[in-house]
Amino acid sequence: MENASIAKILEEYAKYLEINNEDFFRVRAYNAAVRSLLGLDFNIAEKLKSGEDLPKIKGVGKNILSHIEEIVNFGTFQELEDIKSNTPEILIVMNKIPGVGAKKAYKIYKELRVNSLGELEYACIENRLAMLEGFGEKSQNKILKNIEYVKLSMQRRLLADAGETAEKIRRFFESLNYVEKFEIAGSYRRKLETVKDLDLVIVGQEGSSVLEKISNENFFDEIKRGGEKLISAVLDGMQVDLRCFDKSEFYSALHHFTGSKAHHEQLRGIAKSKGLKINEYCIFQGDKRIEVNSEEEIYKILGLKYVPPEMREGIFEFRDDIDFSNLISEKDIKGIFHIHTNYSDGSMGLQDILDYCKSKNYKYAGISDHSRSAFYAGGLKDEELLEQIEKIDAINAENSEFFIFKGIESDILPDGSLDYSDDVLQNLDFVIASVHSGFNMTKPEMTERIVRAVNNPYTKILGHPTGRLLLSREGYDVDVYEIIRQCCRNNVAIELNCNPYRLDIDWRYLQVLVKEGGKVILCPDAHSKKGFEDIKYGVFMARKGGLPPDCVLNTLDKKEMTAYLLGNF
DNA sequence: GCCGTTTTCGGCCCGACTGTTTTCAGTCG
Repeated sequence: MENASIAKILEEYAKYLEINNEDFFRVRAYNAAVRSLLGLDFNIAEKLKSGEDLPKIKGVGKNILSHIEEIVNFGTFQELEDIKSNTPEILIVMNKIPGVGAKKAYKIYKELRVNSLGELEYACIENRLAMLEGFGEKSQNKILKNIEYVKLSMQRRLLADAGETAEKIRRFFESLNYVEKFEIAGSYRRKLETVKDLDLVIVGQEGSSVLEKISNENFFDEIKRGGEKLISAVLDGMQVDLRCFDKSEFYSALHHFTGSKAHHEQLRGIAKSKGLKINEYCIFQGDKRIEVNSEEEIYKILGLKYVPPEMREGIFEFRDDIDFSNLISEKDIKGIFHIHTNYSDGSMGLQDILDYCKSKNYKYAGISDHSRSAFYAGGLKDEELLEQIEKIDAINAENSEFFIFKGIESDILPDGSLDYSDDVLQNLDFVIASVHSGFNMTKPEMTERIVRAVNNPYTKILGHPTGRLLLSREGYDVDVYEIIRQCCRNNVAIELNCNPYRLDIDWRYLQVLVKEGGKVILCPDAHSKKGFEDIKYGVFMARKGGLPPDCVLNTLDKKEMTAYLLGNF
């Protein structure tokens, strides 16, 4: 069982504790343990089963550990099952309505005896909610409206989609002469793979009531009410929170609203232990206000290394074995692998790809169309692949300063074999092995299937290792730790697929891979010219996982990459 | 529920906004 699966179950328990109005610190203890589990670089279930001593895990004491043991053995634990069977589902559902927390949900349930959102809606229409103590007409209207949001699901969206709205906002704010400074903070700035809302930190020109002016600009689709320092607006169906600060407060505010909550909780604890207090305005030492002129300064004052926004998730950033100053960046990428051409379902020809890559100053490309089992994607038959190989050889012969590696994205067949005979495969420089069908296998079966493919001497890269599609499909059930170990053992690089829907392997696993001495390759899985641009999302994720350039395969130059593919690097 | 070089008990991060209430609890980020 994966640590993330255990974490998910503990997180669910925390949610149930919260909705049952249990001690706030108890809830927090569970959430802290969840973060701790996500940051581990060993598999707890395996350690427990092997009988080895489990190292001390921060935030996991006697109680939570016994829950974990139960989860590992039975997939759940008794207290969770008990609380679930004693907690009406509607409480959890109501808690999703903005403005309805644990206490209100409980009160509504107890007094109005509603069992579904529909019944709550009806109770609002009948004016019964407004009659409850602590509620009034305004609360009722707000809840009625927010039920709609829950129904339409003010859902999270992909980082790339949020980016379009964010850039629209950026362009608009740049055009406002009464806005002196602004930045988009929140999970968007942290480059989380999905984003719920956008948080803006704004400094207006002196004397201007900037939020009021913005409200009058007619830019947002809707302005919800707000105060002098905060207004909430809606654009493209996304909630946008705008917060206004004095110039001297900008970096404290930017830092604060970049989050994450988990990062700040830990940071404030550290501040407190040093006799400091940190909030969104500045840092205090007793009553003395310490001016802050950059985010770097904040960490310096706290005696910490600077943590880039991507890493502020409360998971890896307080470890001392990660060098935040040496994270991968886009300029380190020397070449691009996993490109589809018009031989299968891509839109570009070989020459287009060559021209594009040269214009971006890449030194090499790796072509890998779909394999013959992928009928739906026009997978290449043996003779088509051999023809493509010949064409690439001809192009390479004419180009001295750029090189195309010949490859294929081979389906991993249900028995773990690749899609072509060795006679065909031996003509290639590399194989990306990927699962594209037959997702409904048991975990041991799927793991064995992939392990077999990884052990095939022709496999050089494992494509999108879990097959997840963000916001629409969970990955297939597979032992990711075992897969990582096997890849490392066989010198197979693990793809971090940069398509915004995939971003697979999940960045939370990257430290495991680093510790095992493995390599990641950032691949856009490009089917068109635009697809190449997705590389940036992969770089964001790699940074979130704390990856240095030397763990990323496509930072190698052409000569090194050739040696690697030949097994000589 | 976890933690500890002042502590094995008593802490545990901080502030804005809202709505309902006459001084504050609940929610959110």
